[in-house]
Amino acid sequence: MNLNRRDYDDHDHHDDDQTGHKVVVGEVDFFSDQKSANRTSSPHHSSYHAKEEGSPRDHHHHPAPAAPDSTPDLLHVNTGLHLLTTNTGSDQSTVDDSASSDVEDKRAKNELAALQAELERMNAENQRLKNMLSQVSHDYNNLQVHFVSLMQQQQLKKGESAQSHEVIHGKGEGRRNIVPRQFLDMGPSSNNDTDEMNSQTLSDDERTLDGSPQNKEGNGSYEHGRGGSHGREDSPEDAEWVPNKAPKLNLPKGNNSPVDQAAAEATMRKARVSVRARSEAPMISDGCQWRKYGQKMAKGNPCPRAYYRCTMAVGCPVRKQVQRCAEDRSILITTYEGNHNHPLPPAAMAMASTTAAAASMLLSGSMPSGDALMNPNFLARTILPCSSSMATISASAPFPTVTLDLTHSPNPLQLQRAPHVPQQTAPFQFPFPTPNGQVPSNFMASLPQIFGQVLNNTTNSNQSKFSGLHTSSSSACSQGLDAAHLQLPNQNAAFADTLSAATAAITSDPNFTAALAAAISSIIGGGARPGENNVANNAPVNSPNGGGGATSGNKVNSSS
DNA sequence: CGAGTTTGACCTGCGC
DNA sequence: GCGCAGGTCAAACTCG
Repeated sequence: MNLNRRDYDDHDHHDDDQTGHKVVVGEVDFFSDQKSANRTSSPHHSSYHAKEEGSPRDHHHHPAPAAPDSTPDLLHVNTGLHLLTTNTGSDQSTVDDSASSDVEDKRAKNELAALQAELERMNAENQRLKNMLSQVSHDYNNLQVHFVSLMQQQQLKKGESAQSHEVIHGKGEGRRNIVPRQFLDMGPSSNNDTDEMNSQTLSDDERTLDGSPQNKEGNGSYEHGRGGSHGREDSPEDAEWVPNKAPKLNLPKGNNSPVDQAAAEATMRKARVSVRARSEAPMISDGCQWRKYGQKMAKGNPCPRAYYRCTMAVGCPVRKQVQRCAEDRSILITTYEGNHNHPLPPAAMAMASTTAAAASMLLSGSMPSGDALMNPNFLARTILPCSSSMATISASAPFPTVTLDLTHSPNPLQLQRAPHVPQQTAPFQFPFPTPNGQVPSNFMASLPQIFGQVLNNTTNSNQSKFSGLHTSSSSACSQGLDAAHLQLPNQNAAFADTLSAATAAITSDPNFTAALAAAISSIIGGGARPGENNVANNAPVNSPNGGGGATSGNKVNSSS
């Protein structure tokens, strides 16, 4: 008997030790599985015991079958335990018939009961977290929609009264209104494109809401007139993607909203979300399908830059650039532009949402003046709320860019290697262990939430910052979701404050980080594990891998 | 054979 | 005006 117990304990310890970092992960998966799959899997059990020691035993005695039963609720759990004890008893009978076993049994029962209770509590807590997170994300999405509509209304109002004003602040006005919509819109395009796009008759609202125009790419007119900026502008697609023109913010016509808006739109289209992450893989999985359409050597970086466009729908304006960091080639820099004009799979939706949210942040950060975005000096460098090191906004670049730096050292739960922390320590880091050291497609999925939180909190700077996130078991989630507070645009100060608060909250509470990671992970769909998103990335980028050599540098090599 | 990639050429914007 | 750099195109090529 004693031997048995000892074995258990030892075993438990081993489990704990061995699983160490993965504990949380296991926990996450475990619960997510519970929710979605009715807890059909048991393997994750052991992980749950970073804190709980009961399960291991459970696990030990009832490998697979018992696990499912034990998780659902108290009753089930107890049942499992009973079974366990019963089994133990049977074991005893086979090993030892002494009466002392009764005492042992009782003790074991009590112990198990206690552990079970704890397990239940954890379950409940986890469930609450999950619910809260799902609610938050849901509310966030609603907010996005609401925000869009508000912006539209606002624009309509301003459009009427601010014409003259726009002569002076034209760029800003139009931009301000459009931007958000532009990026927040992620719904499927209606394909109404029609060349009216070109004409301002098509309001920005329509344009954005309808989705980006279906370009005639299908007809091979990617570029109606190659080279001609006209062609590009005219083409629907170009309405979404106006490459070289973006920097030109000075619209010739002070004339009107339409034009200004168009310009603004184009400008905002240029807003980018850049993700820096360590990855040996040629390209991170983001749930979308991409087709490589070009590669170039960029100055100052021996690694070629690959250009991809989204191929999930004809005419989708979304593009991305993939390049390895010159300083550290283990870092993959993926830059996204534009928003999808088609439905997206959950995984892809995550990235799209992130882009939208990030873009929104860009907008909000630039707000005091509509021209802020245009003025590199003004918005030279704004720190985002998420984390001083995780995300930054930079307008000094040709295009306003939000950079998410996921390359920081791992938190305690994370197994990534070599920290290499570019600038500072990261208070909030990618919390999930990555299978192959690859960048977590599921992290992509979590980004929207993160941004969402940031945005939400930004709108409620006066309230307990980050309380929504921090008070996991409270109903705090509802705070900050009031549509009435949707004045995203503004307060850099608020952003900064929120940043500090968030940082503090997260850094000061490792458990929270773990919990958040778990919750996010579960939300992500418990499944976004490797391969799930891969549907998307058929096209590995060979070159960006660092082999600067093998590739072409058009300009570089060509002497044309 | 079709889809995707490679890569030289081309276009545009910008700085000098 | 010229050269540079970023971005894109599309013919040629590769692969399943």
